[in-house]
Amino acid sequence: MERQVGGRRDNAIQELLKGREFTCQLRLLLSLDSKGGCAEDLVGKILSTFTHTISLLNTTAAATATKAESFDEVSQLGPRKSESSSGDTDGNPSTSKNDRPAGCTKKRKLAASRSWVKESRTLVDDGYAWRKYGQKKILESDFPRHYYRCTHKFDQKCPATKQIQMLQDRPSPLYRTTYSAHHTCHNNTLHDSSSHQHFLMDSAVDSTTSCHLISFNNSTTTTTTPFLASFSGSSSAP
DNA sequence: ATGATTTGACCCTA
DNA sequence: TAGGGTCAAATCAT
Repeated sequence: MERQVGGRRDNAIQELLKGREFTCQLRLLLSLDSKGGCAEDLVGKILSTFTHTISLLNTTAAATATKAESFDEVSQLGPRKSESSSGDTDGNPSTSKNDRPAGCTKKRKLAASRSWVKESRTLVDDGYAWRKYGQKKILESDFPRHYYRCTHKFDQKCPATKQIQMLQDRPSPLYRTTYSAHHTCHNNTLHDSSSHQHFLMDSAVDSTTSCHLISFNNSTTTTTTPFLASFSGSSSAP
């Protein structure tokens, strides 16, 4: 199903590439004729339309592809204003579910817009200490979504959270990790913020070659990071 | 004993 | 009202 859609998209891209090539040739002819810039301008616009459309299609394809990776706001580091309300609930353990501040709903919305996604064939130890706080069967996926927050959420009010979801397990596993908010904590177990940057940089390339990546499968987990270990055993929904 | 994970329930958004 | 995110008690691991 998804493969069919991907195949159609590839065909569309191929057709667009042809169209762009033809338009290039047309522009070359027009420039040789040197008959005014009007037609050439038009061809230029057509070309840019082709290029833009191809780019859009490639972006869409990348979102579901193995090495796909999109960063909405990667450049934004440090604490976020929108997370302030997180401290309302986090810093106040006595706050019950029933009297959550109204602002937390707004926070959820904002946090969602300030997130970035990474997809890879392996689960990544990003150097931070994560604590799992939930797992949910997602409607559109056969695999449950795992929810993690920073271990230092309470002691350092670190707002970072992430969600890990297996998109497929065959022929090879594919995971989508959605990060929300950046770490504001400092005493991370393995790395400092600079190595976190390194991780982000690494994730822009093929994640399977990243030095931070960890071999992962159902039988063996070569990591000491708790969240990876727990994820291995919980990929099957109850 | 302490900290992490599991899991059902609650709550909010669309 | 359904789906998704979070909470928190129960359970597990060290």
